[in-house]
Amino acid sequence: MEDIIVCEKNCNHDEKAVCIAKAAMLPESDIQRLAEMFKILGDPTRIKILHALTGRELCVCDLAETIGMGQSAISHQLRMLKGYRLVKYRKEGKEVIYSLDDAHILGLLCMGLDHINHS
Amino acid sequence: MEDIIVCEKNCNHDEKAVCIAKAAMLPESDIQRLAEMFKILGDPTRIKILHALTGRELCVCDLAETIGMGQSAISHQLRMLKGYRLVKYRKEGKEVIYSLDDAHILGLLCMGLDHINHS
DNA sequence: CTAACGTATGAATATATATTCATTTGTTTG
DNA sequence: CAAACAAATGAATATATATTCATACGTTAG
Repeated sequence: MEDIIVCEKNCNHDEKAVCIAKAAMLPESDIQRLAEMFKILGDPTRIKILHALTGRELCVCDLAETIGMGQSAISHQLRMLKGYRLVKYRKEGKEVIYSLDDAHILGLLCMGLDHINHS
Repeated sequence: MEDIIVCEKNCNHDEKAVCIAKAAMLPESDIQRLAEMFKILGDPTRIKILHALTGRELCVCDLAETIGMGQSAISHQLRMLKGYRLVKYRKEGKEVIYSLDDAHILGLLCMGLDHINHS
């Protein structure tokens, strides 16, 4: 149940529209987290990484080779993906082998694919 | 059916891993469009706009008032959302009234909300 | 122990992005 | 027609972002 926020300032047009819209607003924290999450998916390199890791695990250098980018760039992005718990890793000798941590996010990726293919 | 791409350069480790991963790669154009789409959702202001427009239509200045930002900022973002066919508009006198164009994208928004709430 | 390898990281750079400000356009009203 | 209002726009600014380069760290092999 949300609190009803009342307009402090009257708008020129339909006051109610703004009041209702304001009352329906999501909490700022939700907005921020939502945007943050989509922003992570909003980068080609990160999508490539996540997609490359679906159904298989890969070390950093194989990821770089697969995607066709420098090791450093991949490593930087993995750091970010790790921070958001989208990938996890295990060490094996010198290698660090990454895999998906959050399978849930794949649902979003697939839905996104559906979307771009149906329009 | 996708063509199988064969590694030109042998990697030091498991050659097959890279070959398979490469073969499974999405086309670059799909990647770009996916990232583009998520990037649009990856901004708090745009999420606020899209959310404010769910179930109601609003003119630019009411949107600005609702969201608590300048008219110009909102207008710039609407331009972008319009470009990606996420919002549409109709003119009524001096006002330009925006509404959602692509209901499909709301599914993504909701899924995103689910995601941040279940983790 | 030293060299080689895989990875991580910080700094630097280039680029993209969002917002503000000032101004313009278009419409309505007095 | 002039004034008022809503919206759009371009330029400027501030900020965020991705990538590269150089280097450091940790592990393994010789």
